[in-house]
Amino acid sequence: MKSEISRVLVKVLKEKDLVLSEKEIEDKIEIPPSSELGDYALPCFFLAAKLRENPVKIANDLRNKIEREKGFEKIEVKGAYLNFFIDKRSFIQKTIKEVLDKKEKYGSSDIGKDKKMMVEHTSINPNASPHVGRSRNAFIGDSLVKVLRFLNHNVEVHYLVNDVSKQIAMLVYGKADNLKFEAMLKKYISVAAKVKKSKKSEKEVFGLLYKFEHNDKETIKRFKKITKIAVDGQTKILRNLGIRYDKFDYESDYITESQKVLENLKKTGKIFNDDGCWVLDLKGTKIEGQMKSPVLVLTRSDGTGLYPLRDIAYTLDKISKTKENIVVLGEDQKLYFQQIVEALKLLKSPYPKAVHYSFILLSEKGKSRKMSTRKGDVVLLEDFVGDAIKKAKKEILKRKTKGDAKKIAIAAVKYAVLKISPNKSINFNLGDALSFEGDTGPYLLYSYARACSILRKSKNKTRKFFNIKEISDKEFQLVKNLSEFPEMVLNSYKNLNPSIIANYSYDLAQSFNEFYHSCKVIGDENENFRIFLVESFKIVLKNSLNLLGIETIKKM
RNA sequence: GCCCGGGUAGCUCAGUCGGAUAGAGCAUCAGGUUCCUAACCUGAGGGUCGCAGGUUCAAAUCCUGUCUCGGGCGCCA
Repeated sequence: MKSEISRVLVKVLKEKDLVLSEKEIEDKIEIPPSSELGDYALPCFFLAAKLRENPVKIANDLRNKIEREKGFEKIEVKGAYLNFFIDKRSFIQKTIKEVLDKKEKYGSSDIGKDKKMMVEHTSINPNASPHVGRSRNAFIGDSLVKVLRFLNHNVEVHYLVNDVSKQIAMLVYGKADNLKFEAMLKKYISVAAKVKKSKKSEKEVFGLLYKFEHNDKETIKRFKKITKIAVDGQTKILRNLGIRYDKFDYESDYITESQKVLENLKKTGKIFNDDGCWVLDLKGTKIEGQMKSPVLVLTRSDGTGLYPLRDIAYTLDKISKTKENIVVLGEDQKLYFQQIVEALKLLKSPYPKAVHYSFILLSEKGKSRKMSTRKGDVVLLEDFVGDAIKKAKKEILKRKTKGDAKKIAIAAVKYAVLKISPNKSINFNLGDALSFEGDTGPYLLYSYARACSILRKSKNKTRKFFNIKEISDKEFQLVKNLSEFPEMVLNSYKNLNPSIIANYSYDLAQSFNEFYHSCKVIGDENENFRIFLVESFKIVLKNSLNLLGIETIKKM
């Protein structure tokens, strides 16, 4: 719609001897704060300098010239604003037709066609049951994958298992091999406490890592066993939430390769040995000024490789398979990731794009604190989802309705995390997070179920064309929201930010609920048109929620 | 100390490339169900957009300084 308006404006401005591109005008067009002012507006201040005229006069001039054009209900001038009221009927016809024609493809596009991509996300330390903080990575990653696929990218989803870590070594040291997944957290906490206190235990832990790296069969077996228990347990919880991966990569598979990486880095001359450690000098890069001394430490003084070295090897491998890579990382890895990027640049390799998100903090009595697996100060994802399911069951029982408690609970959990912009930390408190009213996942599902209910009960089967007699504000607002969806998807893609779609879903559902209350559908003289509108809403909300990894339900 | 993010209503958050009267939810108060699902809707109160300067016709939005919270800054991953 904006482009149509700017086309007209370009034409009219030419008459005033001012040549501007459609893009220039389109960028200036905005949506007025209130629909009473119009549907679109052009502030004319920027034209004042170019035309050396009073902006209010310019606005009036333009209006007089444009009024000859078709497609607008009316055009008004308010101050220096040129306000367009679009022809509602044709706009509604056009929007609804597009939604109903494209259905589950509405909002999609081909911009990713033939583009191969790899997204790595979640990659939780395989040491314990994940806490809700970790879920943010999985939810964001999963949603991004869905957005990319919706835009027709060919995406492969990878999960990196960090099986060569001090964390696992500690569990081996604590003889966790025979434990069940559920018992690992407690064990991890106690070993971590012990290792922190005793230098001797810590040395033994590193000794285990040394053996692992130097191919000690028995040690490797023990590491692998614990890793398997942890990864199986963790991915089971995530699978239960509908999150899946195409491929699991193991850090330990990159030990050999990482030695080659070290050799190649040595050839760059940017590496020096400090007390046994191999260190990459990052002077002269962006890192300078961000660290006390701009370096990246690649090995321990006993020669064993550190994670960055294996990560570089892993990343090079990913890039050799798929050129375009995205990796989802916590905010604590911002600097780290930049270091890796600099190392990759040195090796003349392309590098992935990173999506960073802030932490979920536990909020109690107005104070927030970071979760700590090591200290056991966490809300486990599994427990949280369990609480949400219980709550959903209770609500269903209270209302004596039908509904899938698990789907409602998952919607609540995912939406609560995804609606917040990734760069913002989430202050998490159980009460708010388990709320099912207002700006929540269940509200969205409820709106969807309502729409389904109307469609189920309507006997109107004409469904061929619709005639609009009168258009109410609520109806028009809903159509406007529907028409915004494709733009929102693109926005979310460009910014790699699912919260844009989450917030949009809420706006859309809210519009629908307002419409629902002010406009009767079944039995009304406008039933035919309104059924089309409800059907369109149902399609768009479903498409939108799908991108968040939230499944819709027909009844609740 | 340096670097990167936040700071918007009592609380949790939106706010498009700088635009008109800064918006939601929760909480509080007042209403709405013989009618398609009240997990809903309508209304009210509640704001120095952290603070101070600057740029601009116009600043929550851009610039500078400052306070504050989160993250990071050499052998964790």
